Amino acid sequence: MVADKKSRTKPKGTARKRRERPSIPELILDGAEELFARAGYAGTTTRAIARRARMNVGQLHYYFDSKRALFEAVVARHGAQITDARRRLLREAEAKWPRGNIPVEVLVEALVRSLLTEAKGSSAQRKASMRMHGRLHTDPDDSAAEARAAIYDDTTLAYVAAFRRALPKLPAEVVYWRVYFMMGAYVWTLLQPGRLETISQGACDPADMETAIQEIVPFLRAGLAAPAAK
Amino acid sequence: MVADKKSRTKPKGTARKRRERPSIPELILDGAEELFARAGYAGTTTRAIARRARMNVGQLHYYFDSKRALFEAVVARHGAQITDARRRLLREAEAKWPRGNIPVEVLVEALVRSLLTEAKGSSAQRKASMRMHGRLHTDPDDSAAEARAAIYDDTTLAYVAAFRRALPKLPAEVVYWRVYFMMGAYVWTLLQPGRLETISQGACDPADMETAIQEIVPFLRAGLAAPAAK
DNA sequence: GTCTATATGGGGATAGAC
DNA sequence: GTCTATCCCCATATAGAC
Repeated sequence: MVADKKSRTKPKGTARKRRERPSIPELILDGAEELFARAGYAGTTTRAIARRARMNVGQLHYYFDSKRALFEAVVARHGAQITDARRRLLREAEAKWPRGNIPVEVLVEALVRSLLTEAKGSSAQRKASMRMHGRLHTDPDDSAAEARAAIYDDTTLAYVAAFRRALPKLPAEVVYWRVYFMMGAYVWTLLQPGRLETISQGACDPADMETAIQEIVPFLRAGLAAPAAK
Repeated sequence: MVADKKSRTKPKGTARKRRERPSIPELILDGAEELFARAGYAGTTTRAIARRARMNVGQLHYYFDSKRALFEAVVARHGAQITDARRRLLREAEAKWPRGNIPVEVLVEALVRSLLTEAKGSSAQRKASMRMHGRLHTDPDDSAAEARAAIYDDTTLAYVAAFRRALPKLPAEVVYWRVYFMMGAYVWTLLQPGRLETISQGACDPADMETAIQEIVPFLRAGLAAPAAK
């Protein structure tokens, strides 16, 4: 995030108004997001970010104090949207099924759609944001692990509790394992689009997120609701 | 792999005999494997590898020409074991169910067990090897993508064909998507053990690979065999 | 074969001119 | 606010003493 001392001269922060030309910090965040999405934290250099945003390294450190701070700003910018959507969808589902047993597929779709659906606007930037958040889930760097936990852990635990209520016949441990496997499946969808092309010999389009959601929801629903192993 | 010109003075290559003290190239590979597993290709330095193996950087470049060559050697060392096991298990299954429709759970278990079961010996090194191969599947570096494709793509396609035969009622595209999701789920198991502890608040042990396999096979079987979406 | 010293380049970060 | 030059460190890789 832009340092506080600077927000006096730039009170709007990084919020981008419709049709307005993106501010400089936003341009930096845009470029950084694409590069972090592609190469992860360790594989991305501040110089490359500056080049892509057509800035110089001085500006990067003027608007964001350090590479790490820039990374955190990139993650935070759209991370809140994702968890906000997840919390809202969970609240709505709880209102609609007040007994607590929300259908499993409703929970799955809420989780998946809130993460994958940003591509809808189909602007390249929104795709980069999605891939960045996918990358965040497996990036081995400590910066990534900390940013991820800060943003996602609360909401994740709320969904775990909801899945336990939705699957009352399964032992808690089984639900935990399955929720865990589920995360891997949908994160993977953002990380390795090329693998689907390899598997299908080009017959399936990994960029088609609406189909991805349509396919993954019944897959995960069936896996989550399967009878427990003997 | 050790360069050819050197194999004259060291004809055994890197093969380690039972009870024999590991050779120097093996010690380097061991250390490199652990560090690549933890931090990925870009996040690992040759200096750190040398330090961990109690070598100096000169030795690293003597036995392996470059960081990239060392990485490829690390990947190749146990990668062949995994794909060999997969090919063998597939051949055995095809012999046992000659009509071609192998039960889905047999295919799933073959894929998963060949990747996850290396922990069985429970030596720390075998665990590192597993995590390395998990990391290989999502590492954004080109070195990793190329090494991965070279080792895994053939076998993966053979399993895709087997899954298509095992699920004759499903459209091919649906099978492709589901095989793709499956890969994400089992690779994730190697990459993010900590997430299971978060989800289960410590109730499940991600290091317990036998339980992981027992849980993931019915989960994936049910997902793969679910009726196609309308 | 081993190890130190070093070459060469690139990294993040900053000082200071404009 | 912008941009360049530069600091200082660490990266990979190699030369050459032992």
